[in-house]
Amino acid sequence: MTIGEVAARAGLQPSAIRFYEKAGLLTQPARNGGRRVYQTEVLHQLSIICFAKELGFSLEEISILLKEFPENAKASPRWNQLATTKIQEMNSIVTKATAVRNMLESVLRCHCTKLEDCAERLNNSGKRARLRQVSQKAERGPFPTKQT
Amino acid sequence: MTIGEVAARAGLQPSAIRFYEKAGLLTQPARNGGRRVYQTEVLHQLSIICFAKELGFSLEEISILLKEFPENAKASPRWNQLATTKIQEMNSIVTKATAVRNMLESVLRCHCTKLEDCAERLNNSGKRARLRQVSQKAERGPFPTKQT
DNA sequence: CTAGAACTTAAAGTTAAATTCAAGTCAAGC
DNA sequence: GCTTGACTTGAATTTAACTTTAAGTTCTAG
Repeated sequence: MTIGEVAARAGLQPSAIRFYEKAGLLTQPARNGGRRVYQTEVLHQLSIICFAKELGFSLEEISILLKEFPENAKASPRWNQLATTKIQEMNSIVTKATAVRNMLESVLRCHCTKLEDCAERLNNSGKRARLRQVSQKAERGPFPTKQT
Repeated sequence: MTIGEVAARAGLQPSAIRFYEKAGLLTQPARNGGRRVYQTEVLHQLSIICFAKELGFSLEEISILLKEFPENAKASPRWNQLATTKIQEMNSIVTKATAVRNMLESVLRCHCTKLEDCAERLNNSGKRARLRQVSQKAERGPFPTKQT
C-alpha cells in the first residue's frame, strides 16, 4: 500500500503518518523508488495509536508504551511507571466524566437556575486528578469534544 | 482581593486569570487605580472553569456552557446541543478509559508478550468516539497526564 | 520620599500535534 | 515523450491555552 492508501483506510492524513514515523511511533517502511510501501499490519498499529490518542495519551507516552513494552513486566521501570500513572489517570477520568455526564443530564432534565451549584457539588466530591490539557482544534482535542 | 491573591487561592497564575477574562470566561472585575479588585465569588467561578477544563472542555465550550446556561433548558439550542454532545462524549470516555485501565492492569499483572493483541480487543469493542485532541505541554494537556 | 513588590498592557514566545507549503521526484496513461 | 497526480523532503505555519517579556504604573513599607 502507498501512504495515501494507508491514510485513507486509517482515516488520517498522509502527513500525520509521516509525522508518526518521524516521532518513532511507526517503524520505517520499505521504499520503492523513494516512496513508502506499507504492509497491512500498519493499519493495526495506527488503530492502536489512534485509540490511545483518543484517551489523551501524548505521542511521547504512546511511544514509550509501544517501544518499551515489557516481555516481562519487571523489565522496564519506565513502562511500569507510566502504566501505573495512566491507570490512575483513567480512574480519575472515569470519575470525572461520570460526574459531568450526570450533571449535564440532570440539567437537561430539570430546571435548575444555577450551574454553579451543581458544579460545586461535583467539584467537592471529585477533587484533583488532572486531565491532560487538551489543546485541540474542534477535531483535535484530547477529549472527545471537538477534535479540532 | 488582588489578582495575585486570587491566583494563589485558585492555584493558578495571574496571567491565566487575565487570559480567562479576555476570553470572556470571567466578567471584568472592578478596578482600583487600574488594578483588578475581585470578590470571593470569583474563586467559585474559577473552580468551575478548572473542573470543566480537567474534563477536556475547551475554553470556548466552557464559555458557551457558562454564558448560555439556560433558565429553561429549552431556551438555548446551542447549549442543549453542546450538553447532549458532551454527554455522549463522557459516556465514550468512560468506556474507553475503563478499557485502557483494564488493559494496563492486566498487562502489569500478567506476562503478555503482545500489546497489540490486547489493544485490538479493546479497540473492537469501543469504536469511534473521539476525545478532544489534547495539545498541551507536558503540564498542559487536556487530559490528566501531566498538566504542566 | 523612595525602594521594591505587585500590578498594568500588548506583544511575542512556548508546546504538541499536525498541516501546509515549496520545490522537486516518480510512475502511469495517453 | 510528456502531462498529471501522488509522492518526497524540510521548513514554516497553525491552534489552544497559556506564559514570558518589555515597558511602564501603583501600592506599601520603611
